[in-house]
Amino acid sequence: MVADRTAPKGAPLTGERKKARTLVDDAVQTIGRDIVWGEHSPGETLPVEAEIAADLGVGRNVVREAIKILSAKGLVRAGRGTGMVVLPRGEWNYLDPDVIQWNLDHPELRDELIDELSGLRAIIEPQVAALAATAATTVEVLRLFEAYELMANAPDKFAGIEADVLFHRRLFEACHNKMMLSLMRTVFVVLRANFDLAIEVDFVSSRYPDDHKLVAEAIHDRDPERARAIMTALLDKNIENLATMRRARSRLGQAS
Amino acid sequence: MVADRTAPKGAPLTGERKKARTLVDDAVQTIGRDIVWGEHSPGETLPVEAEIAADLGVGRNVVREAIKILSAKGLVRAGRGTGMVVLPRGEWNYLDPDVIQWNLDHPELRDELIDELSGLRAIIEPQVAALAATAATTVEVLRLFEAYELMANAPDKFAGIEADVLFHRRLFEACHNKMMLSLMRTVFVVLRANFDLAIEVDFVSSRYPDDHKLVAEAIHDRDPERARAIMTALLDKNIENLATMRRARSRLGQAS
DNA sequence: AGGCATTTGTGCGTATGTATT
DNA sequence: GAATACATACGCACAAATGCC
Repeated sequence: MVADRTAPKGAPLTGERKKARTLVDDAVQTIGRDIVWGEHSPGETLPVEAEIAADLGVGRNVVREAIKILSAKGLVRAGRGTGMVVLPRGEWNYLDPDVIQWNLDHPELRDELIDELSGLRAIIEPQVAALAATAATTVEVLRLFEAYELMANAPDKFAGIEADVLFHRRLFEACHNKMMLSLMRTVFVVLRANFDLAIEVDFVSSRYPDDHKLVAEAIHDRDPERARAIMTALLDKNIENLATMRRARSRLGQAS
Repeated sequence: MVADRTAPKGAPLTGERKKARTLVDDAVQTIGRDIVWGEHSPGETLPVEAEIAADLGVGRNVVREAIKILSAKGLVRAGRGTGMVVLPRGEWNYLDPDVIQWNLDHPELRDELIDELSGLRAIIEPQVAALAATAATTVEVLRLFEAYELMANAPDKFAGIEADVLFHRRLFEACHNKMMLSLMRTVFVVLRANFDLAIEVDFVSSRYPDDHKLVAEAIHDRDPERARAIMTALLDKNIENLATMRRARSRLGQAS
């Protein structure tokens, strides 16, 4: 079984997902989530196209195109006569925002993935800050301060979060490296997940405008080592707060 | 036009590409390469499905499934009625091995991408080495030395390159981080591209078994800072040799 | 080894949403 | 604003390849 896909086209879809743009997108989400959640283990073969199509109430072509997308994400490999086999987790593209999101959506996979993504941030972002200190243009430095001002003067927590994300986005952009931009999109998935958790437990001081200002100043002063050190400290605080927020969530009795 | 795809179904395809497993895979390569190479600029809409299908001598379904894969790589977005538009380069997934390979295959895009990927390595791998110094198991450390031995005692340059790649692979695996494993696959594309260039210009000392040994020893001693420093030095040498190899290639009169 | 059932690969017709006249 | 042209979205039928008996 491929999960209980109900929700025909006219249904309200109350809260489950905002809008399923096409049947293929919806099938990608359903099948992909089932795989990531372990409904189909690596090495197993998925049900045949026709069966999945019948389960989802769509045509076989929708399933095929969804599988093609999932194969691009490294989750499955299809072969004529051999069926569609789930690849081992090591082959999955864990940098793909969808794959990450499907992990975050699972209550048991979520925390481990956030830890690993926090580890990724700890590896990447200090170097990003250091690189920005040498590569950023004057305009980009100003834009960093601008984002900081937005963060410091945010009227509410949501605006503060947006400004926070904006700050980090501009930091990555200052690297002038295409691969860093792609990595940024991956990092932002967990960044927003952290914010969601912060909002859930009402943890207001999960942002550090002062540290952000210090990072911007270090970059303005063209001091890579200082930028790296401050960013490292900022991420360390982030990890600490993550533990605090998790304890708060536990006390709330983890709801859905 | 989408390039001169001939090769009907029965044709031998002698050498053009090693194996075109399916028509969809072939279409992905053709269309993807055309987009990356600038045959279709960002913002433009691709020819309609039927036209591409006719150009490639395939059915529309093949084109559709290829487009789905390319959309998963962030190159295009398809919309009913709006056509298939090429997304701006900033949206492309530059961590995808195919996207990287298409860049490497273009003589003018190649060098810039190698530079950026070398920059990515410079950001990632020193931290990977440092992380491995704290996270690697005893067995993994032994495996690192084993890879070094293979590299030092390689009977020919090809075996040495394989051992070199193996060393870095085991380094990444010692991080115990799924995202790092995905990043590794990206990094390896350019690693092998560097080796191809080294072979092309017969640059034999492009590997540094001694430095690799020092990295392994630092990890064995659980000394993250030393591991990071040596890896940084190793990558610096790599970048220097890259410049040397490019000059050698220029002297050879850059052939195809 | 050969035939057969099964499964994905491929081609084309129809439905539906989008933009333009 | 409604009709219309057009492009993708979707579904069905056939072909080819793999594995099993």
